[in-house]
Amino acid sequence: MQYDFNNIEKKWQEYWAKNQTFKAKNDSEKEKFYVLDMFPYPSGAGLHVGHPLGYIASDIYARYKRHKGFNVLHPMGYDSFGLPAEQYAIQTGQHPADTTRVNIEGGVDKEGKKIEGYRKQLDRMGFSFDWSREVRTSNPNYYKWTQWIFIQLFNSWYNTDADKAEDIADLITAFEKNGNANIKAVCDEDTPSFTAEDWKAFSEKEKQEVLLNYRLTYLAESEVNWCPALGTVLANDEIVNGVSERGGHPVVRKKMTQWSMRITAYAQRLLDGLQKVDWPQPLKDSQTNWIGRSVGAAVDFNLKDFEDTISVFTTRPDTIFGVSFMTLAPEHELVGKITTPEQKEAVEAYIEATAKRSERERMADVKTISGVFTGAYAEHPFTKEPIPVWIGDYVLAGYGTGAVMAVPCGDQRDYDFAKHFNIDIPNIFEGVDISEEAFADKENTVIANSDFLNGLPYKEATKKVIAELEKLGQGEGKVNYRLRDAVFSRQRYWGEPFPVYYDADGLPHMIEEEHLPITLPEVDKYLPTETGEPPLGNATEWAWDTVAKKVVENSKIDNKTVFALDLNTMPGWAGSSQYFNRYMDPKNEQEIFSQEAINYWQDVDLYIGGSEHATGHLLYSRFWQKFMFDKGLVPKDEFAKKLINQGMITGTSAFVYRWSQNYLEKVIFLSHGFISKVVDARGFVNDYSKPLENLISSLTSKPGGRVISEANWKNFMPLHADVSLVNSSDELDVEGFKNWRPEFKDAIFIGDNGEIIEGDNDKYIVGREVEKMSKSKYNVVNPDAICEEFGADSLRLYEMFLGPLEQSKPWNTAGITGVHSFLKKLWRLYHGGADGAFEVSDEEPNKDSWKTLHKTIKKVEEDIENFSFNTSVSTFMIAVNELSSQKCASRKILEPLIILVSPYAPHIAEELWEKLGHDESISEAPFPKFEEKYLVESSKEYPISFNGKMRFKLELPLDLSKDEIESTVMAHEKTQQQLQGRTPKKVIVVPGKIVNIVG
RNA sequence: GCCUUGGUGGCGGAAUUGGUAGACGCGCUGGAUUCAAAAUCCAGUUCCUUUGGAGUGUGGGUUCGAUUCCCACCCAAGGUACCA
Repeated sequence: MQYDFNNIEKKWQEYWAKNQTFKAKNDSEKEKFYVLDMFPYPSGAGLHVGHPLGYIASDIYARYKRHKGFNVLHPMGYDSFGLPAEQYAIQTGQHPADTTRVNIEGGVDKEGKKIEGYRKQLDRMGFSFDWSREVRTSNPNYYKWTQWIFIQLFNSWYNTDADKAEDIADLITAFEKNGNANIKAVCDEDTPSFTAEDWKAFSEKEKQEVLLNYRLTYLAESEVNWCPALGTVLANDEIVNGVSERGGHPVVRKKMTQWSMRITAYAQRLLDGLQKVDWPQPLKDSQTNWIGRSVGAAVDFNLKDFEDTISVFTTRPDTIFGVSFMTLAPEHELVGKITTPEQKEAVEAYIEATAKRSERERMADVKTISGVFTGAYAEHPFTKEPIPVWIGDYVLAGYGTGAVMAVPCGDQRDYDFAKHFNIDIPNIFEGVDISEEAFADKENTVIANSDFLNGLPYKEATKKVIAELEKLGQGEGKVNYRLRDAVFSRQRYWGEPFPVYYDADGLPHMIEEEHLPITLPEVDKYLPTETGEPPLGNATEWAWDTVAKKVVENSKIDNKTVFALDLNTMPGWAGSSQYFNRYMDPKNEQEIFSQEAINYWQDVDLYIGGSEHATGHLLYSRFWQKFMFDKGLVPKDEFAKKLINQGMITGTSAFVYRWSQNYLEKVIFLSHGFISKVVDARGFVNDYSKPLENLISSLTSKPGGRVISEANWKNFMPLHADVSLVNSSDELDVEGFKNWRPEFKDAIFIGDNGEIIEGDNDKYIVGREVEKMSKSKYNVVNPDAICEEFGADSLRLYEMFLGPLEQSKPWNTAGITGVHSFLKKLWRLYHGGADGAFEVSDEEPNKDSWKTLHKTIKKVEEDIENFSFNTSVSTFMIAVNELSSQKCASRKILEPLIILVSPYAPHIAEELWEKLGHDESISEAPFPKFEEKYLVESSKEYPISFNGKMRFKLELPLDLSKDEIESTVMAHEKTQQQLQGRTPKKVIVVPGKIVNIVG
């Protein structure tokens, strides 16, 4: 009987769906295990083979855990709000909700394009997802809870004394009693101080404004990159050289009132929490760097002739007597004010030049030193000496205060700046030469020339100077974080609407929880309005009636009982910041999730996803989780115990090379190999129309006289060829290519030896290059096609077999035949009967078969625990090869073997399991138990090395002593042959391992 | 610049604690089977000047022994904030 994978896979996928095999219960005698994938954004392009890599790995792990007796939660859903759907809506006028549904469920879009749909594609790969728990972030019954969390954040403040988020009502009570003098909270810098009496005297508007300084989500003016032409705000990396990446429109910095999330309140806890999660170190490093904690002091420098002060943050307050200038970021707010008339022109020119440079550019360029003196002077807090104030683009406005106290003797950048501009470099270090470079070694610092700090090391000097600064009222010790509050408003249509309306004073009010969700209004176009308002400004029914408690027409707005709703929507990361908890109880309409559900599942045990989410999704999710923990909603303040980053699968593009300097009427493609020969031979190309044969010969030989150029790769333009037209030997299907690109219908193809390709006998070999998998590079490989041709089990095995999960690796469809023929061999192992009929015996297996089985159990179990899935596929191949040659057909071997294979290739496993006589799914069959006794050996084939190089092998009993081994080896003829009469200096014997003879 | 990851045959990769470098698979070569092809099976396949020798990005070091540990460097990919 043949291995009929198409029918087998269909049969079991239907079986799993019908029997709800993978539906997880929220209570069980078994221990729980939660395996989570980062859910996909359902794009119209569908899945390619790179997408399921992580899903296959997590599925193997989830299935393995079921075999190990766990109650496994393995859900899947869609992160279905997002920009591509909105762009598509703008272009085609289709509602993003419709296109999104088609992308998930399949169907035909307005253009008549058939879309398979993510769900079908995923189902085809045999994943053990519990689809009854599916969530879609763009469904109102899901985003109801995203809005709900937003309201909870609005109604909370961060109490630094308690080090947790608390109810805003408690803060109001405290204000009524004592004002805000004794409140320790994370709040805006410019929060005024007031007494209880002040508070009581405030108007409602004033009170609300004060409270916004404390709320965990708050309205603030933030600067954004505004692109008037696109009517939208752009991210830093959407801007290239000061203009938008799309369309090249000018971008201006604009202040906008937007919602912000006070993530900075959690900076320290986000940092500390990294200690207790098992996440990849590079990912932890990037979060640590993103949070950017540094300890030092805030120092205020008074300005000469101005009331203002320049605030700086420094990690080296101990070096304050070494300050010889200050540098402000060119964007610093004081620059315009303090620049003297003489310097004005130079400063303005410099600012203009800086504005054209991106932050990345300013950061990466350490060689160019630039800056301009403002003409102004600050005053040293202790010596009262004047300090010149410069501007320089090595200081970034976005970090700290945007100003630096420059200590050239202790900081290399300040040193280089001072040298370049001939600024004084006072030495304040004892016994250190600073004539060549700055001295930045904190540990070996002894301060000198510094008044009251003389003779002190770094730590004591820092302590002392902070105390002195505090006395002067010009500074204090401070911990600074790079982390900024996160802007939470987007001027887009396809996102969660805010449950917020604005009163006549422009103050925000939350809609009561019981009226959620506030669903997205219909609009007739998805672009910003003509007045520059976000797309929701196009809605005619987008006002909140506080009496009727519903969304009503805009015309009813009276600012008494009917108010305007927020026109912004939430960002992409809103919906993904708590979905892992919602999966635990996804249909609950009363609560975000029940306490029973969250207390049972607790947290994610294994999370698999891409490293590109290191500082976005994964940081915001941790923030929301900590907030929910403070509110007593979740039992764990970190949502995922272990995290694995899967690498990218890159595509192997295929190229044909068009000769750009031929003057024949026909297009000529030369093979990669032939061009190499021509270039290596330094062949010449001439420009005369000749019969084709002459033309080819002129490529390789120098034609007398009329030479125009030496052959060069630049003469041959590479064009992508669709990878589906190339076989496993890199041979192009020439006819297929001509049909695919009709403009090349008459093209001539020249093979590796300069032959013109005609018919099937000659081969055009394409060039290969590894690139990101993308439609435009024609290197996308569709998993459906692979499933069709080789089956889902082959696809699953092959994706794992490609290499280590975490590394990026190129896809090459040709190699899949290896794992496919492995599955066929596996099938034959169970079908040794006449005409390939199913047949297993009840005979006792021989010793070798037991050994093969148990070493396989051991290795596969270790591999899965270490997420080394590629090596277990090899192990299966070795096992099947060995069992085949042992002619093993014993049930005692073949039954446990198929359980081992089952997490990787579940369809074939179910089929064989059924044939073995089981009427229940294999999915919960207990994982075979490894027994050491089958691997015990009595002898070992020792490698015999000479000076560390293995020269021959010798089979010896394992119970020989060291001396016995040595004498046996030394007496061996091959040893004498190697030594050629020499006497060895030394013989190293490691019993059970190796023998090494030195000399 | 800085941080992170990586560099092993023609290709993907293996070598889990310092102990046989190249497992397993692809590709390639030869053979069997076949009218032929597909499929399947068997043998070979790191390189070289082959009774031997060299070899895991480069150059050093530690060691009886290094892909593995240490130092310096080169290259590639990803990230990034001159962090004061």
